[in-house]
Amino acid sequence: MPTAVEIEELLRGADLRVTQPRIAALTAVHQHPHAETSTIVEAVRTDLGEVSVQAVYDVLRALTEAGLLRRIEPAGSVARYESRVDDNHHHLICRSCGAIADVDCAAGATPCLTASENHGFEIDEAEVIYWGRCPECLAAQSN
Amino acid sequence: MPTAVEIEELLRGADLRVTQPRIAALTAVHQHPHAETSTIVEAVRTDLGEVSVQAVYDVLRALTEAGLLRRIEPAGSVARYESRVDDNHHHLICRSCGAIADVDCAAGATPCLTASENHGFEIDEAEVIYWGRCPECLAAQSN
DNA sequence: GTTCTTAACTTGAACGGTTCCAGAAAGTTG
DNA sequence: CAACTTTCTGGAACCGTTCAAGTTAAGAAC
Repeated sequence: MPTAVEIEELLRGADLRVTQPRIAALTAVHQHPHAETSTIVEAVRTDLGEVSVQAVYDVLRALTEAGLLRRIEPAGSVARYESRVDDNHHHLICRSCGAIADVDCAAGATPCLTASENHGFEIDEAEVIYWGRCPECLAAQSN
Repeated sequence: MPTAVEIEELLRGADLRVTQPRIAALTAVHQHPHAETSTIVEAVRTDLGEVSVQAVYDVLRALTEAGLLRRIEPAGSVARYESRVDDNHHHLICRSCGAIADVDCAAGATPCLTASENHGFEIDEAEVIYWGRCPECLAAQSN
């Protein structure tokens, strides 16, 4: 978990102005992996008081475009954000409760970019989502 | 491409009533792989005249739940439907124009279900999306 | 420090895909 | 053919997200 100073350095390093909403939003995502926008809005408001929803959307977009956050959008879910970027990990998602867990890429560090046939496409990312049931939902189901 | 009779057999085989909107919608998806809902609505209306949007949504949901269609929902896109089911193929999506191509699973017939660590999840599907640029967009870019 | 410029934030409204609801219509069973 | 469901229609609502115009504040230059 980065300190406040490190969060600021991340922002400056990405040529982004250091503002309270950005610090708060970036910190919130580090604290809540795979958080959806509304969760981040709440966290930011807990920190700073009133902040507009649009400001948070703007901040999240700016941070995502700068590469400080990664936006994921699993089918049937709203957008979620995570702070692990550029490490090529994948996700494990529970069909019942939507819980998300990280999994390192099975293929290693620079993985999965090899499709069996590429149809002339230039591939830059392979996104893998493992769908299933989380331990909690499995336990609840068997009761 | 299945004939009209085969489409009807598909419906009956799934214990679904055979209705005009269902036949038209299922045929439309076979003809337009990865079509979004609005495209299917247009195709159905071309066939049958006026059909409500909600009817098409209902039909698509029924067909999807029956396993006759598969719904895909790539990030940043609306829902799309395809008629290839249960053959475990994946998708290649163009970041600029949204074009989608099918790719067979690199790992074979029953593939990819092995995450490096499963966190106690019971995994039933691995969805892979290869992101990149299609040949057309690559060509347009280099001009 | 003050001023200036530009990016960021606020407020309010709109948008688009999707779903919900109640009632009418049509397919299926006996 | 009659009864019973399921499906389809029409209309409205919902929700996450985006757009637009104006105000505020961060960072750079003087």
